[in-house]
Amino acid sequence: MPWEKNFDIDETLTRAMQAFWAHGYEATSMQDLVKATGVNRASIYATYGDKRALFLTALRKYDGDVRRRMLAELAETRTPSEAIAAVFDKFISQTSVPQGNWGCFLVNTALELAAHDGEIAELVNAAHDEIEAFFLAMIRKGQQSGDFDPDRDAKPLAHQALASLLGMLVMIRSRPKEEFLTAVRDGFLNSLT
Amino acid sequence: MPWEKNFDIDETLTRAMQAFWAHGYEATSMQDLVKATGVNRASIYATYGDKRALFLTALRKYDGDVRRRMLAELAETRTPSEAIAAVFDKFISQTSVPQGNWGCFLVNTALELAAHDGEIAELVNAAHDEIEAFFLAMIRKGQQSGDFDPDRDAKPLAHQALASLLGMLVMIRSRPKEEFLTAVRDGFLNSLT
DNA sequence: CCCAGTATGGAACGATCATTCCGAACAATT
DNA sequence: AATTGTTCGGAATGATCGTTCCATACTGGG
Repeated sequence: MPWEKNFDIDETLTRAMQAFWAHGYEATSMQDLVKATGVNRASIYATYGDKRALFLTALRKYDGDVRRRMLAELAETRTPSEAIAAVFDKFISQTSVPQGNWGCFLVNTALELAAHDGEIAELVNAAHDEIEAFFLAMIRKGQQSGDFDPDRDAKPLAHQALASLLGMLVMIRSRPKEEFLTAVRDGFLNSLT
Repeated sequence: MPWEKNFDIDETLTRAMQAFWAHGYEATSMQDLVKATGVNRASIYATYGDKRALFLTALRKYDGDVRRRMLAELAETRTPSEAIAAVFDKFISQTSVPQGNWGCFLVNTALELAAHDGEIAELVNAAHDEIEAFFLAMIRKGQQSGDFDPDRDAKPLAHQALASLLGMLVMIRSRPKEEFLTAVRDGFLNSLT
């Protein structure tokens, strides 16, 4: 009957996501979100619910739009070695962008909230499982094609791949220097051959 | 001239440290700290300064008492292989203690604050450098003694050791299951031989 | 053109935040 | 026993927190 929202629901969610991504849940106030999105308080509440609901929606959007899309894309268009390197590089390339060096939203959230919030822990763990499954698939593919040493057990290598990625994402937030980050990436890739 | 504080300054700092360690900076209120330490607000301010100063003091205490002590102890009393494994195990063994599974205070802080606080980033980075130096020393020692493959370049291995540890510490906060954590530890140790 | 009905902007809510202030409690020195 | 200097408990501060309410602005259907 009357009138649509005069802001873009998805674009606003993206901006809220970026605010949470950069500063975390506790350090991002509703006032910050109003400023970051340009949308009024009441409209945010009416559209997304309370702060925690908005955060969860933003986290799910990241999981779906950023993480899932990245893996799907890389699984198709690259060789195994390139695909694995590209996962690391997606985050390393953030480093050169002054306003976008926030690491991984899921990892930031894992440390801030997962220990005390079961629902968030589930989401984070499911994402980590899929990332590890991606690494496992790529490692096996590379072993079959002869790019990687086929005598190694792929499963523990996939575990290590995930741990190396998560470790690099910790470093990104405290010391976003390319040399440190690429060293982690190359260190793991070399261990595959 | 008259009268000493009737609470133990260091023990109180320990309790504040544990509160920050478990819940992070933003999620720990001064009220929480009063409850956790049993010391009055005014006394906390008079003794340690404001919240940020208390946090920094607690973080420095962790760095000195927990991290530094652990590395010094392990460097003396173990073989290289055992020493490296023991660093991982120190954190893995937290998992079975219901009230102590907080991961590493420095890593938790790295993700919450280091990206927006240079002073904290410096402290975190210095600690990471010393951990990596420990791994490097242990790897070289093990290569000389024949425990590890001496043909590998020790430096990137030390990088990977640190990344693996940090990655495991991310997992500890979202999925503190021993099987996942030991897999990371063993995965790295196997890559040394 | 008017009414129905939702979105908007901004004020207002109570709760909690970090921080400060103040009088009472206290031990050591005179 | 009186004085001194510090600590302690708790109330009080102003700011900010998340959340809600309400009058106003506005558009689509009658």
